Amino acid sequence: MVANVKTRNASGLRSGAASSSMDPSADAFGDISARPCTVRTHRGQDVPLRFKVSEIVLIVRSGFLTLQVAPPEAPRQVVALLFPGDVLRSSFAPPQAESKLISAGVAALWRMRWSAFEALAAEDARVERFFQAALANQMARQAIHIAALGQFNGEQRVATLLIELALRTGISSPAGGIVFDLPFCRNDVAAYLGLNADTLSRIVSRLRGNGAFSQLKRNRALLRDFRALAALSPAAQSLSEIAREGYSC
Amino acid sequence: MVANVKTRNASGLRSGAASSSMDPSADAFGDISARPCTVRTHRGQDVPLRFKVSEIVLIVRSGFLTLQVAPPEAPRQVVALLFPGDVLRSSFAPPQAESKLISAGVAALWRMRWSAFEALAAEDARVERFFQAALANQMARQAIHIAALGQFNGEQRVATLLIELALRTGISSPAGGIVFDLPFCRNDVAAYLGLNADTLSRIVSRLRGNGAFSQLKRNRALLRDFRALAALSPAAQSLSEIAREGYSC
DNA sequence: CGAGTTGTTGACTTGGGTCAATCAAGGTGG
DNA sequence: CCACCTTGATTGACCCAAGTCAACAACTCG
Repeated sequence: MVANVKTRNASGLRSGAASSSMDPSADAFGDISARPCTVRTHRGQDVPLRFKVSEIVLIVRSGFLTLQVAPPEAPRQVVALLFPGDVLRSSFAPPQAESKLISAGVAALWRMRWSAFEALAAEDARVERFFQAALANQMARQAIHIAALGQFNGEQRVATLLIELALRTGISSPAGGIVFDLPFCRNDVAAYLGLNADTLSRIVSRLRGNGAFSQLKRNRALLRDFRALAALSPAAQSLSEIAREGYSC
Repeated sequence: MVANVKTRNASGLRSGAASSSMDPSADAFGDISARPCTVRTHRGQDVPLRFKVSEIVLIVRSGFLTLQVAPPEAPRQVVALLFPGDVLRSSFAPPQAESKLISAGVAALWRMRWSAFEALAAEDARVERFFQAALANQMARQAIHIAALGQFNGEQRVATLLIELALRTGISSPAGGIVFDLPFCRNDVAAYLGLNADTLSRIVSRLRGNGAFSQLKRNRALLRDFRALAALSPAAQSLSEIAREGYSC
């Protein structure tokens, strides 16, 4: 379980120029990768979900984003975390709900009109495959997220997120344990987990006290014992399985 | 808002033999509708998500189903309610999480191997369009569900579900108000809303006390004042909008 | 009619929300 | 380099919505 953390990252899933030729969507797009328009974003930037009234698809190339909705009279909720390789069709965001796609840090996306993407997918089966595989992966993660929001207590939710991040961005440290990024600020994490920011802070402090994990810097964490944390999250098994599957078609 | 409840149902979205020639997926499938295998289910029946090890797609033709996950050591959560016209690819269900698709009452589905469906979609654009439109609709509803679980209190969640059901299955009653089905049992509703069954019962009683709605029989409800209930749910606007869009491509 | 399921209600407990004070971390500009 | 301000994170005190447990009522079905 722990072993494949390193493997996945060595294979180039992390962001950065050096890895772009090896990422899972590159094969699928092959030589037509010139077609989509590349969008580069910085921390906090709002990526428009419409482009001149037409519906679009976005494909995350690097970085992390959050898809948020803010129903009238209710606090905003982060519906999904988007990682490199994830896709988003603009009509996936509910209407009338102040949906926003927000970049958590520096990120790069591909953008295409949905109609153009449909045509592309129709002529190139690899594009279609990539899109469907990404969707299936995201739907499975979404289901786990729903179960976490509906049934897990605060500690279980936090543990679940930490495991997801460790599996996504973690690198086995030479000193033992897994070092991974915390690309989202406290408020975003709270909005994702359906918790109050204060409560989240308390839970994180408690976990740090237990020695379950330790924060190196503001955006960096060290996980000494993956299994101990996994024991706190009922979804650990599922997440490991999904991470292992990756985006293979 | 209330007006279109009747219109949508008159146009044949409800289940039943008489409406099958008018439902939104019929056009898309046209003359190839003989290909998929029809599965008929009764209340409580578990629809297998694999068919002889191969991945499948299911398309709901009539009736209602719930997609549930039960993470180890946590109560089950209903991830999504499936209505006629909805689709489900088996890989949308997370692995290692006891995912089950359960029929809420009598239902009929189409089942195909995913590989066969891919081929079909590649040769017939209407099939592809239908699938993508259904997915977009479901994703938008899923986002609202997540916001409800993360940010709404019990009353708001219940109001949100009642509105969704009224928009889906409601018929304007000659006596005024909207009559609609409650196709799910209390436990399923509680598992969908992330509430305890006891708490749910209390909330429903309170709403009935307020006169917000009244239960005619076990599986039938009357909604006298749609706007009053809509005022209780922050997602009412979004749901109405999604229902209006329907599955048009 | 009885057994089993499903729903309701009351009494009590608790996890997490709210509010407010405090602390730390970046900027920014002089 | 420091003084200042802003934003984000932490922590404590208090409170309430929802969970838990238990008793019971109301259907359903053999």
